[in-house]
Amino acid sequence: MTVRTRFAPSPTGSLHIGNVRSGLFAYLYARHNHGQFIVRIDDTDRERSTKQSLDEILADLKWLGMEWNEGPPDEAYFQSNRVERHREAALKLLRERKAYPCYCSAEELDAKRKQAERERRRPVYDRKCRGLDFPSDLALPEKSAGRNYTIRFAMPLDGETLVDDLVKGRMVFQNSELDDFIIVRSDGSPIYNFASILDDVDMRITHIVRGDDHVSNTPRQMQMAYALGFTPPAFAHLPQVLGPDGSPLSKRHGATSVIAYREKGYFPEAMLNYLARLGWSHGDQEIFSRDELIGYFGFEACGKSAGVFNAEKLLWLNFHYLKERPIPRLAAEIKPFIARRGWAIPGDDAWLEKAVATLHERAKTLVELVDFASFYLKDEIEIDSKAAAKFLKPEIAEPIRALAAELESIEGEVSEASVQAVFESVLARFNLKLGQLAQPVRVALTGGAVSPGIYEVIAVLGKRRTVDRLNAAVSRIEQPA
RNA sequence: GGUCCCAUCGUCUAGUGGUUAGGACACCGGCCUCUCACGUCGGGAACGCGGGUUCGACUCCCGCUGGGAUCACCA
Repeated sequence: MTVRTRFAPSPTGSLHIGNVRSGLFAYLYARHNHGQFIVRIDDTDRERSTKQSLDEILADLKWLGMEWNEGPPDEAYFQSNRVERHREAALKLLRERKAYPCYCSAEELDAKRKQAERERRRPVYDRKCRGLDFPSDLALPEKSAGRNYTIRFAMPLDGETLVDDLVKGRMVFQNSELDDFIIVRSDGSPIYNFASILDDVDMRITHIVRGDDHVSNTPRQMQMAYALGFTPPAFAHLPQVLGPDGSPLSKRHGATSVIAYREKGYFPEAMLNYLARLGWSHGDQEIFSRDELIGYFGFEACGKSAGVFNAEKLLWLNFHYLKERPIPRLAAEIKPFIARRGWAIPGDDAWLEKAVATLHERAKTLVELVDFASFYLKDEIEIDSKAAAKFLKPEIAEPIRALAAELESIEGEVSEASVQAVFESVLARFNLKLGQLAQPVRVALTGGAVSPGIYEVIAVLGKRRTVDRLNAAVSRIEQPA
């Protein structure tokens, strides 16, 4: 049997780190077994579902390379288009008396629930309407037709439901603990729990991979599958992803969506690698390509306990992939990030590559790379006042002037070697150590006390811009603003 | 509260009855050095507690404690 897994996001917001990890594991499991990965859009909540978040989620999945075999834009994979099928299945259950109408009002149920809580009893439905007789041709609810009742699933009253979870192992639930939950609302719309398992069996999903916040739904869904005459799929419930404080990851923990990291200049390789290692391992290996992930993945190597999202490790991984990136590729990838700042690139591709080459072991993300490259890209550099106070002192004005003059006299464009020669000459003339001249020059050229090697910086900046900035620094020293 | 799940360094984890309990991120220190990084070398850091089982428990069993999930006409 071919493995078929699915990822079923709700388009009600950005794709979340914890969510997408479940999707990733489903994807990896399918690919590992040469099976199929299906994306289904669970958009039954019409109020909160938006086209925008749908597009964003799909873009995130594509960015991560989690390509799907079946799914959007095919309309059949939108849950909202399957309402008739859900209602048909509910009607079948009703006809077979495996489901029944419930006439209790929402207010009544609410009151009972509150009272149960007050009395510290289990807040479950008391099955008040279960014994009621109802006509064998009873129709499904429909408010406009005045059929203002809900349909409840008639859960087996005894026996137990076994869940042999691929991650958690065997879990046993007493059916008596399961309640007769609603499957069709009084407005006629199906409830998620019902629609979801129906869609899964209809789509011939073999393994449901999802977060373990769904475990308690599992025995109910299995019972529904049985009632409908299906064999339920296998289940793999992955532990939750937590924030640094140990509570479930949420917006208040800062960046928790895929798109946030995409915009911060992270690579999909890093995100994939990080997500996979959160709750799954393969010995001591830390770095995995997508193919390795697919080759090694299995639920037996998944942990059972919740994991804390560690943004620093993600950053480190991103740094790793950034260092590995070929320079031309990095240079191409950084362009949109530069454009987003509204900056022009003062040179051709070869020049950009030279600039990027000096930075690629310092920046951890593409956004950081642009930050670091700002003094290459813009001429209006801002001189850090502390750095200026420390290094741009009167006694260094003369050596800088000399350096500028010697650079100016070089025929054609400067190179790292020619710059070094000039430095050595000036150093000897003024009896200075390299650090004594390099730091002031660094401040003059970059605005700060930290940058790539000073010869590299000058070689990238070029003779004209270097000399101009050196002269500007000399003026600044001699006539402080 | 009922039900279910979980428990190795701060974090992600390896471990499957006998190990100096390993790796990675982070942290600290040395080296390299024109600054900062990179790199490199080194360091500190964990088996929640209590009972069993066993010649021997991080590993198996029980209890406790502590965390978490879930109990909607949400998904």
